[in-house]
Amino acid sequence: MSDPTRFYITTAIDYPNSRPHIGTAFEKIGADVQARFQRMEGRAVHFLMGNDENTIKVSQAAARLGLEPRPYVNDMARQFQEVWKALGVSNDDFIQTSEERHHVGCRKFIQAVFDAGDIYKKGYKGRYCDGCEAFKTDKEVEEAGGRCPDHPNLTLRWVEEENYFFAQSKYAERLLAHYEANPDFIQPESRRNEIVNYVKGGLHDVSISRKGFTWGIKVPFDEEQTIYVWFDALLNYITAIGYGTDDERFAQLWPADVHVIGKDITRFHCALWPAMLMSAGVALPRRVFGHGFVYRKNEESGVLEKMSKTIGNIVEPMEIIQKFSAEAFRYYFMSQCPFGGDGEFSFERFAEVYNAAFADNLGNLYSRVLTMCAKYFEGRLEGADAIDPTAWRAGLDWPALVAELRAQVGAFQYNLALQRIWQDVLGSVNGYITSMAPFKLIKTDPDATRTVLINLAEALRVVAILIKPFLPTTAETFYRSFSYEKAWEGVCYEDTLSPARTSTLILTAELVGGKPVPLFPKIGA
RNA sequence: UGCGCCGUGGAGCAGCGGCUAGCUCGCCAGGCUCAUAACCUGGAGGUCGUAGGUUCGAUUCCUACCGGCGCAACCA
Repeated sequence: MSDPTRFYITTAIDYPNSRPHIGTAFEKIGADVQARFQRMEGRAVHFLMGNDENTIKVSQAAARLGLEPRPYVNDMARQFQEVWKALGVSNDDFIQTSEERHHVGCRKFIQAVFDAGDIYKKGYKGRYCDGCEAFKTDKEVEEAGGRCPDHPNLTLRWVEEENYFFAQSKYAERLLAHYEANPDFIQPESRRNEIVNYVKGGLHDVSISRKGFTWGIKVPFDEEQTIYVWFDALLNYITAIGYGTDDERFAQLWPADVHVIGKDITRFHCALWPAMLMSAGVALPRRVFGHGFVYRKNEESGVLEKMSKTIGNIVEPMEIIQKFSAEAFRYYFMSQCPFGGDGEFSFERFAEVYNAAFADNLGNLYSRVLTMCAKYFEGRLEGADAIDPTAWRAGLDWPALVAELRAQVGAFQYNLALQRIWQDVLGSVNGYITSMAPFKLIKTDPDATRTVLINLAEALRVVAILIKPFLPTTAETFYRSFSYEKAWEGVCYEDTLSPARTSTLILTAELVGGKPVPLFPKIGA
């Protein structure tokens, strides 16, 4: 049993045959918010990401560039990580499935399943598509006019070979029992129903090896075969943390608290993966969260489209980061797309959201508070510990609100949490400024004005903490603008329940001409 | 075909048995001037896809239908 204060979170590993797009990034950011939040809640988080490299497509992509697979995948891994870093993703590890630790763990695992009697050899013949890396049924081929429906430009090969199969079918009953006993295993709820029905319909055994490939992991009990994609890919979650190479570390971190994955691959994670683990006698992950997809809104027709190379509507994260900012990218997707459901993207909508929530609201609030502190009190708020700076949130049931936010963030309901922070918290602060009118009050009552500004500084501190998992950079900028005593690294949601007590609060932000430089300049005219 | 999801003011979403159906953008009218022409208040705009049913009462539960979408073993 792993330590309850630990939190192990993973994302799907990506095929490095093309660069990541905003949909891939959506998943990583969603996982990152959870990782950051769990760290704030005091857990020792281990956050894993990686690339899925043991596939024929990768060696083909490398060959097109005249490269050997190894330098190709290493370069792609570097590029992927560059993007993740630019987005502020705080993963602790990045596994490439071509790494030694993965190969060793994989071979150990497949051997364990073999020893459990769940792997057998079976002859297979059929038409094989190199694009799909899969056999096609006669029906599929017939309907597509003798070609692969997904790759009509490739010629199907007639393949007759013996492959190894995993006896997934044996585990249907146990899987159903597991879903029953662990209602939270598959999230969100709608995906759960899908999987339960699927497994109830009966499971097939799956082919887990291929003959004649050199790039990939060799089957330990038959060196002529290599392990085939899924059986290999899923194992990254355990090989990365020491399965087969570091038993002590593995025992500490496993089972994973949550696998964050796309809705298209929930089946592999909710049926095949647990069946594999049951066979090998390894504990099951606690939760699988299948997030939705991001669709691209066609700016001319208004129609939502799946992003694809053929349509040519792919948006790369770097494009948005360079044009706007990584923080805006994170905010847009986390606030506009329910993580469990689907979302949409268009540049038009992006600019709209950015201007309203970032420039006009969050950024402007920061500017007006700092400017008044500098202008009226030269950045020194004395006697800050003598008052109770909670007037700014007088209308809110604060403990209840914080409790709700914690629950929402923990449940991946990011859009709801952000909506609430903007509506209730930022709304209250702006309303407080209007009703107290410190810019008028300063003319008659400096002491009362100071109290208002101490309240506002406290409000900014609270906002900084609440947005920390979502907008780490902005949050830190907010927090470091005043001399709050507690170290930024250690702040948590609970710290918003009671005001920070500092005798003299000092404005530490850099000002230009008495004002902060706008954090988020408005987009457009 | 099977399974699943969705259909709420012009756009994007929340609400999921019961106070005058909320929020963001846009629009209109005021207020304010500390602030990134930002902020605050008020207003116009909805038979909550259609037709039945359950109920004292349904946007919220059930059934059918219409429309959109997704998954169905390897497209994040």
